[in-house]
Amino acid sequence: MLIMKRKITLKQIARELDVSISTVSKALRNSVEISDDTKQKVQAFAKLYNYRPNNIALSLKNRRTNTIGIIIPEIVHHFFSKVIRGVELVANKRGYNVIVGLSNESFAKEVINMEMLANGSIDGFILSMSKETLQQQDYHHFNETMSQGMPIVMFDRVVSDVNCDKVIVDDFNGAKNAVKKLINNKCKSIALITTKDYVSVGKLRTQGYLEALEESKMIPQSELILKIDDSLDYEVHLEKLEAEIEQLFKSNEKIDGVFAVNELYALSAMKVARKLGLDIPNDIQVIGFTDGVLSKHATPSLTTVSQHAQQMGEKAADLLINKLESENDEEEERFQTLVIPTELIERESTK
Amino acid sequence: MLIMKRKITLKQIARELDVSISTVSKALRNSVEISDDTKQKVQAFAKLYNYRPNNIALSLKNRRTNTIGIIIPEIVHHFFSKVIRGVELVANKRGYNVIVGLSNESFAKEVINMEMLANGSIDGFILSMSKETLQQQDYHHFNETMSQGMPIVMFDRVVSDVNCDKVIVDDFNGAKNAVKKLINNKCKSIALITTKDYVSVGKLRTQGYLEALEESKMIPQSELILKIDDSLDYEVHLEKLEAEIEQLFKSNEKIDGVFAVNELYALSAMKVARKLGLDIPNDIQVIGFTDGVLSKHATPSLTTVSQHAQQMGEKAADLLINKLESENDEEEERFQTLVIPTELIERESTK
DNA sequence: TTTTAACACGAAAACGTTTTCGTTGCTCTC
DNA sequence: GAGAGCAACGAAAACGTTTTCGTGTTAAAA
Repeated sequence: MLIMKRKITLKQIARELDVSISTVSKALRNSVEISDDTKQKVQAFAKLYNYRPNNIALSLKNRRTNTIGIIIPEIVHHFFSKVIRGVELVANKRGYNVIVGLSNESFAKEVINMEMLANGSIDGFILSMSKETLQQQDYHHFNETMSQGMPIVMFDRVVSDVNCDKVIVDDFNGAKNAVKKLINNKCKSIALITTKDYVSVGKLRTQGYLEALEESKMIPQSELILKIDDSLDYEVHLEKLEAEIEQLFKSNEKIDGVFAVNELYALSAMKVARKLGLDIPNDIQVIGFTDGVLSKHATPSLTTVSQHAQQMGEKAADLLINKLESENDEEEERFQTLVIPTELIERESTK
Repeated sequence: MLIMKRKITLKQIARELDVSISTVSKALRNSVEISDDTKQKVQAFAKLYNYRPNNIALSLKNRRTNTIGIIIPEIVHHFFSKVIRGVELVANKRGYNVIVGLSNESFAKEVINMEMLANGSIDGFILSMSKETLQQQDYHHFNETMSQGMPIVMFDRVVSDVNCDKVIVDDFNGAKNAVKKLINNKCKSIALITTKDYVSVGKLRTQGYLEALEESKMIPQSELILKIDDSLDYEVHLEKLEAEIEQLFKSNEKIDGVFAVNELYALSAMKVARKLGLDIPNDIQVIGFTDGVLSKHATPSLTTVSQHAQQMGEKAADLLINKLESENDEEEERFQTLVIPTELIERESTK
């Protein structure tokens, strides 16, 4: 059985060494006010008992916790977990901790989570909005939090109605370049598999698709655009997804290229294509979005648009911490939007 | 430009209403000591200014933060992120926050992270050890933390040298049942693709493999066992991995079954098999470990051993919080090990 | 009228720090 | 030998709570 020794405090050291608390505190911080003798004595004692200042007490005194809160819709997700990794990396490097809240795509949980953390637990937020929040367009919790002096950095799923720092992917150009790649590869009939429009990123990617077609004087055809209702969890409705795609392929046999706004749609498209006896990439070429583990390990491996999720997390964390540590108020008032360029990662699903 | 209204405190309410701080505090908690008049006045004012008690001050006073720390080797990982989800779920339900630290498989970072959090920031740990820690077998940071009265719950990667609560997967029986499944499916020559032995879970799964063979009077053959050195990041050494598997297959053409201790090994095995012209599952059947996104969406989809990661996280969180909130010291001293049963999820890679 | 009890509230300590501002003794200077 | 100056330390406030223990006022009981 181990001996229980509770964490030692300044007060206990002071009592033990028969000096005041102030003296101990100063001695440990190597203050010139304290004689070398006393310093040595105190520091030796502190080391012996492995003294560490209590973070909570420090937070209360300094009115800053050196902790940042990150709120995301889902953590079992390649993109979001990579963002967290980026945040944690620079947060740790700069002396901050990271506290995680999951909204699970629910507006109510997002609000609860933020209120729980905003009462002193953290110094600022990094967050990506839930789908429900995007649909309801209710942003009062963001504005209230900010009006109490707590900075917010939003990433990926952002909205222009909220005035704060943002880190976003260049969804429009990412999509556009992907589709242009298909066009350059001689695709004549390119399908789009996307989400309903309320998800901001889905909308932008759709626009990129359209723009690419237009620039190449190709006429967008509505029957080539499949809009999936992703309010239902597509992980469990795989068959439904595949059925819709199969329908798309069957009623448009000339399709020789597919751009999908996420990995799963792209993989499903490949699966359906194979089922219909189409060869990838010879009969049909496929490009997805998000460089996740699926794209890499699929057969054939999937050409995709990488979002540099980790870099997004890093930038967001730097933005937030810079704001937290900026002296001048001017800096604190100016909001910026960082756009992370995408990168087309070519693999086997395209020529 | 939004108006900045800093968070209001008891002191400010007291001053504004010309009563004492104690009165305000009691009024808000509906104490019988306070007259109905005063209560109403105070509560109305507090509501108007959206008063919320400061968490840090509460933590300092109560000497508990209602926050639990979770330290894992990696977050961009299906298993670990699912565990986090489980932890967050019950933590939130029971009024706790979750603060995440990443060791990145490094001993040093694990220690740093724990020391950073152990100084008052959290009430207890949930963690899975880094590979480096497992290799070095240096567990002093765990024991020191616990000797200071901070409980630890370990999951998945545990070690008997540390005496604490644990939540583990039944790796042995999971592996054994998987291999028995292959045997029942008429496999005569079953290969094992595993890791080096210092990773506890890899070792147990290997033992399960051996046990299953023995029970069926089959003789383990060392040339059918491939031990991968996963100290190098296999995500970037895919070709090396595949080359080793190809070598295994080529020098043992009779192999008609493969059990791999993780998803990636299993997928690589399938890829190599296809390359060699083998049909899955007719020529060769494959079973993996960990029910990740790869298993589900691979073609053919992979039969695999599910670890119920989210459930592990939930159990770990309940275990920890129960300990934190237990009154009697007896409960606090008894350590238990929860074994989560595995489940064989049958898909297309087996008959 | 005096004692008691109930009522409504305030003062202060405590949690563990840091920091400002004294307050002692000294030694040195003239 | 008186004042100045310095070295070394301590008291106390502050961060924002909760809670214990007074304390004063008023109404009821003796």
